[in-house]
Amino acid sequence: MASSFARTEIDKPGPAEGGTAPSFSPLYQQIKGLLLGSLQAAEWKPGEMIPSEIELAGRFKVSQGTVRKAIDELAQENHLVRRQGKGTFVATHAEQRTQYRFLRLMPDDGGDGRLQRRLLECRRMRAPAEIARALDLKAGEAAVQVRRLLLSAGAEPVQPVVLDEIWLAGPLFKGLTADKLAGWRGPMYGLFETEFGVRMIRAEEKIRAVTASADEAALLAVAPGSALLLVERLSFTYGDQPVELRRGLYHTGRFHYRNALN
Amino acid sequence: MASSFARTEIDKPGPAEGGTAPSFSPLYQQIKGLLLGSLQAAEWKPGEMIPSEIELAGRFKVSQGTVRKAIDELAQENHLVRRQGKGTFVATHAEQRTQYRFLRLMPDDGGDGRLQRRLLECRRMRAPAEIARALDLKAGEAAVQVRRLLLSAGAEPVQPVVLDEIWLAGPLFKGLTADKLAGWRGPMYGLFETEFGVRMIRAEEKIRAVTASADEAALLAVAPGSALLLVERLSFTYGDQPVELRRGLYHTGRFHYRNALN
DNA sequence: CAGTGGTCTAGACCACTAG
DNA sequence: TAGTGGTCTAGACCACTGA
Repeated sequence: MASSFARTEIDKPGPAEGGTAPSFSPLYQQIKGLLLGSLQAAEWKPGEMIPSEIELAGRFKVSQGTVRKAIDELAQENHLVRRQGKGTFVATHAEQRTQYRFLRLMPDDGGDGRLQRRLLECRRMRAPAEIARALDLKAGEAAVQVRRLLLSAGAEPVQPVVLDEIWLAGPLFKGLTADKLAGWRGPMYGLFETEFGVRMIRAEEKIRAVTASADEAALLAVAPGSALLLVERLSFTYGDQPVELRRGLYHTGRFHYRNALN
Repeated sequence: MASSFARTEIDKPGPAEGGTAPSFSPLYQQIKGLLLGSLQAAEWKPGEMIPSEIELAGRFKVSQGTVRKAIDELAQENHLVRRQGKGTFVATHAEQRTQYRFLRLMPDDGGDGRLQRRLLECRRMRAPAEIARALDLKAGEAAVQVRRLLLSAGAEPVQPVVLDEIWLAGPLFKGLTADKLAGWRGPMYGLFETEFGVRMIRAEEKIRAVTASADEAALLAVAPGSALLLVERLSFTYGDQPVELRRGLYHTGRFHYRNALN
């Protein structure tokens, strides 16, 4: 089948109407878009296997190589996970070795850096203006506030490391209670996935240095006025929809925030 | 040409000798290794065009698609830059729009965030033990210490934002002087490339929060005891050889460190 | 063993750049 | 118009998994 023919089978936009619009989208990008649509529509759920490359190629009337390139990019972007000999699976936060998908905190020594959680608070309220703006909520809509501590659980004396204040878009997290949170084993993002059908896709962090207030110092067992890392994370689900705003205060005495630049 | 035949043309290791060694390396990975070797040996210099895919395919006796996959990965890792219709080029820090390749500092408002430099010091000395360890220097080898300020050059009043202390592996940077540094326009990594043939490939950063000492506070025009971001960056050239250790103190009053998580 | 993803090939055609 | 990278195909074979 000629490629130009195959393209007309799927191509949506047609020729450019004016201006400097791109007016050209490779087939594999269109396939990628369709697959993303199926993921967003939860046609295949996190952890499930998607159809084989050959079947998808037949479904879309393209060659296996084209489907392959689309899947390659989706795997690169952590939407899918390829497993040779088994199949391609929807990525999930639930069955993951790394407890904290987005947490870049590492112990200064080479320790394992495991952390234990202590839930401080979980309540539902009208979203404050600033939170509503960040999470694209309408005026008066609800938000869920979670506050918690992460404590080092290595060999050393257990001590607080992170004080998190988490804001979740209320409409998506109906029925989230302190009990549900406290009873959940595994990553919090796993709970969001399986209980609320909200999968975190990507996040942006803004990092600043601040001094600890009296309250914060007490919770983190440091002196008031100590320097802390303030990590503000905005997490997005499909369609670049912001669903979580997290403000973490990191005590970087025995830990540091690690980042790789390429 | 059968793939199994083509492979024997290049394959180095041969069958496994024992243990659980991988004992299999795809052709395109081997090609990638060869290309990386040529880059490290400066067979093609930063900014130059490398041979076309077709020519490389002929040289290595593989198909264009195989070369393509190797180049794809090298482009992804920022070793090469593809330009449709023109060719594939060795990546360079010299001719770059982004002045600071690895600097993640962004203005809180949407400003342009341009920074101006003020060189404080540049001297050559025996590497302190800690620096020697980080840069893999032998005892007694030299290091170059550079100290400088970065100041916001936007609309606001010009004010210090970053205090950098940079340590460079002495043997690689013979002849680096304050004059050369001060007279250079463009990214510092561009100078390293063109004058010393050292190209930074990747870096690792460790971020902590600290309080400003009296000296640091004076230079950054903040109150002593203010919270600052301490960003410790270790940069590597080819072969994972560490060549630069940089300690930056960031004043995050009007700026923040931005990070994207995928 | 069948089914999956992973590699490789050979060739066609398209999009972009520059002389 | 020639040369480059970018897309797409069709088919072969390899490596891995699990029944």
